[in-house]
Amino acid sequence: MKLDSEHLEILAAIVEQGGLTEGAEALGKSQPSVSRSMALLEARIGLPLFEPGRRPLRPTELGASLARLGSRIHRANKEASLLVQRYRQGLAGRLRVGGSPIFMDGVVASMIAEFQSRHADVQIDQSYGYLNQLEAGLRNGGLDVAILPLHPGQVPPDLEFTPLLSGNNVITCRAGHPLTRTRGITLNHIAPYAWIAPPIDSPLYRDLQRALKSIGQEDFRVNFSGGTLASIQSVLTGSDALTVLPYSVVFLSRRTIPLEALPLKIDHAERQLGILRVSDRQLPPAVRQLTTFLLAECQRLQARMDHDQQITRRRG
Amino acid sequence: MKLDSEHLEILAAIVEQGGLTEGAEALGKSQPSVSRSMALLEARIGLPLFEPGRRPLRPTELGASLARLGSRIHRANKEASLLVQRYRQGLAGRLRVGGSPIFMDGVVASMIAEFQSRHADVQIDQSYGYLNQLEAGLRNGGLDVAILPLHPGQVPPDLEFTPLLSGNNVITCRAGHPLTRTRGITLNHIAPYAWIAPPIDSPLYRDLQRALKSIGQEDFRVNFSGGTLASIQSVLTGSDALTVLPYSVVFLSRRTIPLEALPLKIDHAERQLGILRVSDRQLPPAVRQLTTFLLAECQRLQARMDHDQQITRRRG
DNA sequence: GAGCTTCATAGCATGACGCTATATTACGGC
DNA sequence: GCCGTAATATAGCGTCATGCTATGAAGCTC
Repeated sequence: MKLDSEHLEILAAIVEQGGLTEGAEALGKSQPSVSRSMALLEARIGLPLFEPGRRPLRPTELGASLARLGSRIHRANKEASLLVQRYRQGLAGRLRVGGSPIFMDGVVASMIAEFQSRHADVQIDQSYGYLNQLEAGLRNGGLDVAILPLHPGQVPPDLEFTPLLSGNNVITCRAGHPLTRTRGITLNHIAPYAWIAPPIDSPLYRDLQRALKSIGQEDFRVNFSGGTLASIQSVLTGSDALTVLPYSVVFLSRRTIPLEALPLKIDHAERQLGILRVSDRQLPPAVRQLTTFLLAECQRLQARMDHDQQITRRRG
Repeated sequence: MKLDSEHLEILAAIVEQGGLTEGAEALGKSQPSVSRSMALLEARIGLPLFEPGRRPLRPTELGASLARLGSRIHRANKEASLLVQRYRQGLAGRLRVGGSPIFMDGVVASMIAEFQSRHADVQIDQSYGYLNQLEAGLRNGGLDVAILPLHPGQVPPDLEFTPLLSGNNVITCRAGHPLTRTRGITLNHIAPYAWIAPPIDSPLYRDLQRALKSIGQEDFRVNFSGGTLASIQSVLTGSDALTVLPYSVVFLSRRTIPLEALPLKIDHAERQLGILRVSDRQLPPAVRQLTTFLLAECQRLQARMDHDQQITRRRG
């Protein structure tokens, strides 16, 4: 025979409060209501839960034992309510973010760190991938959101894209690179240097091709490729090699790594770094929290980058 | 906002069974019923518990977390049902038995030991007292049952008395006592010996007085008094002192302690050892179990005593 | 895409639970 | 031992959750 958990919780309240009336009050119910609940419970188990003829109602041995279990149930139930509440506020839950490697490493990861310091109970599973993989992940539920640079026209109809940052690329080299002291850089100045390339299947690699083609350099020498941002940064700072990176990545990397963006205009796809998600699916609150947070952070970052570029332009 | 524990348990069942239909089956409910319960729960918390558009229903992160809590609730609830069941069968609970010291020590304790070996989860609180105390204990709920020798006419109207054993007393001495070799014992034979007396306020003390008076010995010498059965037994076996004890106590003591009952008829109150309890109060099942058990044990004991006395009589 | 499985919805009956008002019963003080 | 007070139980009524069967809708599998 199954007992009603609610009844056990009520019993626990009565025993803990030392009386039916107080118990009812603690539960926010009327006294007759809990009285009847206890009568029902007693009738079902067929045994007395309270000593008969005692006015501040006192539990029997069985009543006390059941009250302990009721208390356990109450705690679990309360924990459930709390979990829902925290989940609703985006303070709890698991969150699966996928994104293109360079952006994730160079821009998003530090923001996620900041986010997590505020939302300690949100567990974040980060993964890497390009458009196709990320789309698949979003559709099959393996990802909550994807973060990647995308052309507005590229967005599939069942997905929704929220831009975060402009996605313009720049030619990057180490600080103190000979080219940083060169005024009016041309193709001729660049030609001698070797290139660091991202993985061949990455959009960034195609960006690199396109950028170099746009400045007339069809054919280029690659002496390092395939690494993640950390490797690219290391090779970049340890050599005179050049590469193409999103400006935002360079901008943020400069806080800790001596990099420079060359003031050479290159063609770049009209892409924007942004958040891609399934449009009709209701996102977990933690995800909404994160997207809101990233949006705000990126707006600040964009403002700082714009400000910085104005100064650079004025100086340059 | 409070969640329905029942809903959480249902959720747990669904998640554990890997589907709504299986969950419903495991719970012994119809599929539509649990479906609606989950719809209600989802509506209340305002967040999805299951991945949308998945046919073997799969929980979301939140759903899975709540299911874990539901499982905890389920375990506690099941434990409660089990407790009730065992309690109802008299296999669990606490049981407070009070009784007159000599009987409790000499007869009841060993039976209780036997009872407890069969009902391991029954906790027994034993206490000692005479009629007045025991009555009070029964009435104020401090005792479940009392075990004592009582005259049928002495039973108060609100209490109920179930006889267990005849309460006749005998004069007792150590085995090998000079009197045991004496035929046709008279007052003169007994006169020289000192007496061991129970506590002065005990009915047994009055029995002793009465018994001795009935054989003409108004005035007797007490050289030990106030001890419990264990002490009385020790003094008895270590000296030639005499005492008056219920025959049942002597009978059972003989299994381990060398005592003899003198074949001297003495007057004794028409009392019977029995169980006293409040007549209108429903007793915990464990108590009923114990009383039934004691009844059976005492019947067997009575039969053995009767048998033994026939033999003794034939021999004597 | 056919067929099967799985889940959701509809409709109805029953029972539990909420409340207020009121009766009953134990406790404490004199 | 009685009385006032406090604590609990009962009565009566409306609402909502839950049980069921029958049936519709949507995924999954091959």
